[in-house]
Amino acid sequence: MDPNEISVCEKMIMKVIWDAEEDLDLMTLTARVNEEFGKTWKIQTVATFLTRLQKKGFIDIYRIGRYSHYHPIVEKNDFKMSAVSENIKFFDKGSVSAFVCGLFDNFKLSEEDKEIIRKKIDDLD
Amino acid sequence: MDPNEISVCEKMIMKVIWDAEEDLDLMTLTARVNEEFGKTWKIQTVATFLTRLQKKGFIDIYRIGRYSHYHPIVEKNDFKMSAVSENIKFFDKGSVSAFVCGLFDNFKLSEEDKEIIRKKIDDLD
DNA sequence: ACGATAGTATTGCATTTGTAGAATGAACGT
DNA sequence: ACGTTCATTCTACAAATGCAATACTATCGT
Repeated sequence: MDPNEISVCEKMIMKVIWDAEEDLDLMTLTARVNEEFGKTWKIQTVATFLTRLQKKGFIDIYRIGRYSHYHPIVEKNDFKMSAVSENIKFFDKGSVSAFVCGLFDNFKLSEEDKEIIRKKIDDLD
Repeated sequence: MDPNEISVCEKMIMKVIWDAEEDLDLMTLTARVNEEFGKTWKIQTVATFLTRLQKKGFIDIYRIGRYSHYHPIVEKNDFKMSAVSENIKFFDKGSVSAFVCGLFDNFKLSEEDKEIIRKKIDDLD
């Protein structure tokens, strides 16, 4: 599953679908996307993206009564890991530690963050 | 500088430009892109991408004798950080530690990697 | 059962992207 | 100085993307 198969707009739709507690209907979904990404998309615009996402195999569309619902097929974490792993390859020749250290040079970590990460490393395996 | 302004192909070109020791000419650049990304692009194809990258402000094109050379304006690290920071927002609500811990759950770290990262955290500030 | 209504899917269109042939322009040999 | 050659830019075109009006379909009230 190649993260490049999905377009910028489609990705925003996916985010809302992934982060929802349950499968949403079109109206709710449109409202949330517009809210979260500061868009003013019409319902039909979002419907177009949803149809395309279905064609690309990212979501399933099913109907309950008069409403359609949109269910993710691709898992958020799988998608994330494909995307990040591509970034690590692209920016740091595939070295996770180089990538992570690079982050630390650019994003200020709080003491709390540091502790969380230290602990995480110790607890691995 | 929005990492979404650049297309997939254009990004490959940028990688080769960024990773080169010096500004390359078109032929060399084409060869390296095709090599690194397993493409079979014609020289004119790459030239199109370069023109677009120039229009978008990612590179500068200058001439020495009969050859054009392509120089990055956007820095690799700036671009990387914009991209990664977008990912962190998108996938982990902006929490660097959550993002990093997520990586550790999915990519196996060698003992060496762990040590490098531990040291890095201790040396911050 | 039937028309009105509400919600979804289809079609349409401008722009961007992916790809390269044709046209242009500059340097080398003579 | 001049034509030839070779690198670059321009033009072209199909496919994908961003956006929405229109068409379609299913439910609700009567």
